[in-house]
Amino acid sequence: MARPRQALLTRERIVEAASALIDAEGLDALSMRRLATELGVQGPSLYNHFATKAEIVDAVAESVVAQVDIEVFRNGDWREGLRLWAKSYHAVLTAHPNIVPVLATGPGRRPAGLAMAEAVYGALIEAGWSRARATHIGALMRYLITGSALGSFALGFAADPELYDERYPHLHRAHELAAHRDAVDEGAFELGLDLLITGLTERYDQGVRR
Amino acid sequence: MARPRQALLTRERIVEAASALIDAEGLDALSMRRLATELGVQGPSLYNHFATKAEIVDAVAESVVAQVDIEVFRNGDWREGLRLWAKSYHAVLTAHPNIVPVLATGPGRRPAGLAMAEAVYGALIEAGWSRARATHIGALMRYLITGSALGSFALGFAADPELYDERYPHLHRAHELAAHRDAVDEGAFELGLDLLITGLTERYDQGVRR
DNA sequence: CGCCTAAACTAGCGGTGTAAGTTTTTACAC
DNA sequence: GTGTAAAAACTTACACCGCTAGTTTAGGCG
Repeated sequence: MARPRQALLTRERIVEAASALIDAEGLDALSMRRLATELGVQGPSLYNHFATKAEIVDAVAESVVAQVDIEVFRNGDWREGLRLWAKSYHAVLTAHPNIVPVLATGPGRRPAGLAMAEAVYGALIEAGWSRARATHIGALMRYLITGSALGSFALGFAADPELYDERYPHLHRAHELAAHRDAVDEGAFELGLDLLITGLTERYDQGVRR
Repeated sequence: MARPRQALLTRERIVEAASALIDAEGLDALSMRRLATELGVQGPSLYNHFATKAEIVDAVAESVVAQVDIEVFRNGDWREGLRLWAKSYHAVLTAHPNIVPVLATGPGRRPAGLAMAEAVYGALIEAGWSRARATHIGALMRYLITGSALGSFALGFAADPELYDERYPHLHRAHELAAHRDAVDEGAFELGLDLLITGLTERYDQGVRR
């Protein structure tokens, strides 16, 4: 087949297929040939639309980050803005867990990441936080959000109870974690969000803004 | 060459070389052939000592996590224990940033990770925190530590100032981040640690331990 | 001494990202 | 209308990847 009358591929279609493949089978399942097959095409044809595989993965990451709601900073209350943004970000990441390792690196290299940083940083600056503190707070929130999305804590424990009994007395019920995985992860995230925002509010109200 | 008079490889030597290679050139640089070359040997020889590449990477991860100081919980004060443990963990991860993505997944599958979880969880339980809360706190600390180690926030911004000026007014000085990268990341981590432990202390002192 | 295992080797399979060159279609300038 | 250039598919191929299989030889043990 030479050039078809109607182009078989578009950047959009490629990103959609890649995103679906990553969601369904993980990052490792994404190969150029596999992705091309999924699109009814030969592997190297993808290079007519993207220069490298990394560019495709980047575009997927971009499309995911773009789903985070940054309009929440509009109403002016920085604490409510932070909380709602964090929840939106968290929700997006838990909806697409397999792409999180990519998002965790280089937040300021993609447009959507820049727009997000701009929104968060801007809201904090306008609230009166110092430039340095605003940067810290933005980074800190990101640590919590990506950290929680990245490695589910509870998931990391084996389901075999025999393993724990002897050497790790306090963990003898740790195997139950797997069952309550979501609850544990959500609980920890909520706790962290509460502690951070409450703590920041206290400092803020006391006039300590740098 | 057949079997040599003195074995050329040991599991220990392999792990050391792999660790050094990962530290120096990143996870992607670690291939079986490359690692073997580094050890003066042909690629497949490594399979006499490890069944898969994943086992080697796991062993490297284990050796890194084992460096975290968990004796800090000995003195009995849970807050001081948490703080010192977090700092030790953080220091270890920043010393070996390239292995962090591996550590972030499956904390409870390797012995050193289990021992660490046991120490943290045990200290919190003995302090009087409920089982659920102890789990949350442990997970939360891990989010902060691995989140901060994983994606350096500041690193993610391009060094080219031209890029920001127009569309992201608040970020027009963001390119300076690269220069203060370490300071920003350290500041954010310290802030997070302070806020979390202060917040937990308040709840604890008020008797809210679940 | 003879046997078994350990620890190196070589050869090779199927898969990866990607470069190069080919073919045909479409769009556009003259 | 025709010639030309770009676009979008193709095939082929390269170097590398993790890993398997089979071979060779040294060391330790009965």
